[in-house]
Amino acid sequence: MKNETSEKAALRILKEKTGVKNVYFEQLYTFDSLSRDPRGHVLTVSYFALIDRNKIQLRTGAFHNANALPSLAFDHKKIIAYALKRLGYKLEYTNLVFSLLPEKFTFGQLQNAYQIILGKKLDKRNFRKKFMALNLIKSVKAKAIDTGHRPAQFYAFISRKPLELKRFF
Amino acid sequence: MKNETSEKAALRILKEKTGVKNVYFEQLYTFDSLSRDPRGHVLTVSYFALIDRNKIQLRTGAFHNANALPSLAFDHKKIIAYALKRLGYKLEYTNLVFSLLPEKFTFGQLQNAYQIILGKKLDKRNFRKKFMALNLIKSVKAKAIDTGHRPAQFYAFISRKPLELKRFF
DNA sequence: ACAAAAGTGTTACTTCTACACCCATGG
DNA sequence: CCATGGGTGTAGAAGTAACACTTTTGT
Repeated sequence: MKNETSEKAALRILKEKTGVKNVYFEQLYTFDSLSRDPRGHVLTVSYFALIDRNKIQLRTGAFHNANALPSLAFDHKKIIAYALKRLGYKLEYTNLVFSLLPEKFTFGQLQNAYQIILGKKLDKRNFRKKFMALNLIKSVKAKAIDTGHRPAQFYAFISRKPLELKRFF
Repeated sequence: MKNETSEKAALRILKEKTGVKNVYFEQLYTFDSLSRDPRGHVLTVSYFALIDRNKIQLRTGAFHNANALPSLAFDHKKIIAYALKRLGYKLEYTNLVFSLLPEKFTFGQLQNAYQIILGKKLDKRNFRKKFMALNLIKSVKAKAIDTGHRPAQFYAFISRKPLELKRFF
């Protein structure tokens, strides 16, 4: 690995473990302490990726709910807590939710993504109004596969490129 | 330097070059590319500090206006542009301006700090109202040293600890 | 007397919040 | 017919933005 940048290494490992590539990906924080690893002075450059869960084919490891993590090595818990906080901020001034959703999705799914990451319930009507005003999505036709209730309209992002917005939530 | 973390190194260098310590200080970004330095694979962990300019005693180097930088080695310009952007965001949801001001300061100085970093003029009356509503500062007595106009009231931050606020500007 | 920054309120406009009912479907 | 999430509007509150004149000082 002598000739591999930390970013390339992270992308390679992500691909190896999940089969995923071409996703939104961002450097998170560099952890650097003399004591955090018994092997001595280890420098950890951490990254996070945003992925629609359904695109992930786990080859190794397992899913964990970030709010109920098992005990982890070193200071990995701190790393994840920091990532979540940053992600919460990001969703408030970017269009990055698109990374977490399939091509075609319902307003329910969209609102749900926000609610999970922000950790709070949002008002259905207000959410729809506010999000619609951003002009990021268009309605599309798709087969309703839900069950037991009125089928939802589907939407898709007009552009799936990361974008910074004025203000969000 | 084998036994010094990047953070400690940054603080040490800051102290060596400016005589300053105990200031707000934050990791910025880790630059890691195989080509950015002719010496090979160099990993640069960058930090930024917020300092009242008057507290700085330059022992080496010089001040530069971030908007008119001389040509710099490697990708240092990118590093600084990124720092400024992050700083702009930060000032909008923290009380970190206090780092850039002396103990006692006027509303003019306060507003000026915001205007420089946000890169735009703000309305005097609206700024005062909004900032006052945050209850971060109290008025204090101090000798007016200005000249040629009505002397300003002085203020001081009630607490000089970093603090995250709901929303700012 | 003049120049220069300090200080101060009101109004129109925009945005945010809270809130309740009917709809379409599957079981 | 029941349960479930989908879909829709309005009104009051809060916040934002725009704006002009008087004050106090030094020269």
